[in-house]
Amino acid sequence: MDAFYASVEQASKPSLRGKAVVVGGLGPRGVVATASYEARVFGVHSAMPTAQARRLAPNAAYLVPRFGIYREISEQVMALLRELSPLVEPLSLDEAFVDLEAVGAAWDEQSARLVGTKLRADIRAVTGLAGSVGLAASKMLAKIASEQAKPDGLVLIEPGTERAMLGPMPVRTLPGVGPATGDHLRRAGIHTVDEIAEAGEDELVRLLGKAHGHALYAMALAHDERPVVAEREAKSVSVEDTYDVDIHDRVRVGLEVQRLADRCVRRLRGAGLSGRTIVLKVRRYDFSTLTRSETLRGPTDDPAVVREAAARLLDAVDTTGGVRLLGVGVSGLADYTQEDLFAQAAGERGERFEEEEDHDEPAEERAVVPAERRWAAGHDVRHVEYGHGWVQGSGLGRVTVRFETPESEPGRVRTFRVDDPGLEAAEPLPLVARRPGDSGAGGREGEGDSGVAPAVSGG
DNA sequence: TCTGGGGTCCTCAATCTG
DNA sequence: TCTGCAGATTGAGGACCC
Repeated sequence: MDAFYASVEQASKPSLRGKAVVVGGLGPRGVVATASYEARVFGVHSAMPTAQARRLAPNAAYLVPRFGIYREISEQVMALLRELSPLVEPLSLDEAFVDLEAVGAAWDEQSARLVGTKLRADIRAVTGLAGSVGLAASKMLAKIASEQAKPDGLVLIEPGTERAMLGPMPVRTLPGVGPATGDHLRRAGIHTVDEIAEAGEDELVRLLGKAHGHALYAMALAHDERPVVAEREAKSVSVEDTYDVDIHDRVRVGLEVQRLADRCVRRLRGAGLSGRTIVLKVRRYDFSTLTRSETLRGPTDDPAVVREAAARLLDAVDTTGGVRLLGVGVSGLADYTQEDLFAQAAGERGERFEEEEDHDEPAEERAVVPAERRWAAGHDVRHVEYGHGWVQGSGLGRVTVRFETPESEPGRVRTFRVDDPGLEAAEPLPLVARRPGDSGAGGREGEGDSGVAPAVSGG
């Protein structure tokens, strides 16, 4: 689903359909998560600093992500994919591989096209959104096909045509070739996939190292035997915050690290996991990033233990000059704890750790919430008199709301005081009205791309 | 103008273990 | 007991992806 978040927002908010929409962090250090196609015309794209996007597209709608509804819609789409085959490998909220061949869901070009076409129709019926489908004999090719299919299309790569198709493409087309590897290859005079194949495996290993060199050479020959793997287990859990302004105060840095450790453990416990290795991440004022880690004797999900390890790691880091980001992570995961016996003792130590929900907003910010955060742009609200709407903007003690729903005409805008008693936060509405008997909530997305691999056999 | 958040995998060097 | 070596583990950093 390319432009997934932006497409959900346009489907949710009739007044934004056909308009430039940018979803991402709206603070001074925010970046764009997704730009609608209308916004891309102005040169806005994901990973761009939001400040730069505002200069390029000052009249676009700037919204904060609503992960709850994205997740709901993602689950609806994944459920449709699982109806095709139990072998579904999600890559993110908006992308997944499906193995059609292993379960006989498709066996030739025609049957694969039929499956893909029906899937796109089903996605539209259930979510109201368009999805793109790439059909090919391997994951790499299905992924490339789905990129070509965007927006709102279906592309099938016929067996036997793969190398001819890949050959003239730029090296960056291949998954795993980012800016650094792309530069590396360019300096070696390698610009296209064909030139990777011509360079030979030994040369690529020399240039890029063993794993990357072998993998890239195989991909250039259109060889990709990686299976579709459903059920991947998480390897690490981490949380991090970038601060609007660098933190210089060492005491404050310490407190932030403790808070992040607590948040990380909350997530860890939420997933029923524990871990052995504690990682502290620090990005300094000059954007240089360092990590420090410590491996414990056994896995833990004890907040006090993680807090203490993170604090020890911080002791070894020079933060003079200020830090812009802090993060705490846990890896070496296990679904059990060796410290269960000590949990009670920890409780008796008077450990204060509430198993609260993992709020997006850090606890202390919820206490004194500025209007811009309490009424985040794009989030849902309900007014006693005017009904359901969404926050268009807030500040200076006022919040501006547009009253409309996915099913309505573009709505009217009204402004209230931020503490208006008639106004409250609301849950997102489904994009597609629920029919009697439906179980899931409705609605979601942009153009979904489902890499469907391998769809075609024999060739 | 600056450059998020949550992950994965790889590489390399140092250290530990048998 | 010392030495040499191989392999595993640990810690740090980098690249990449959505």
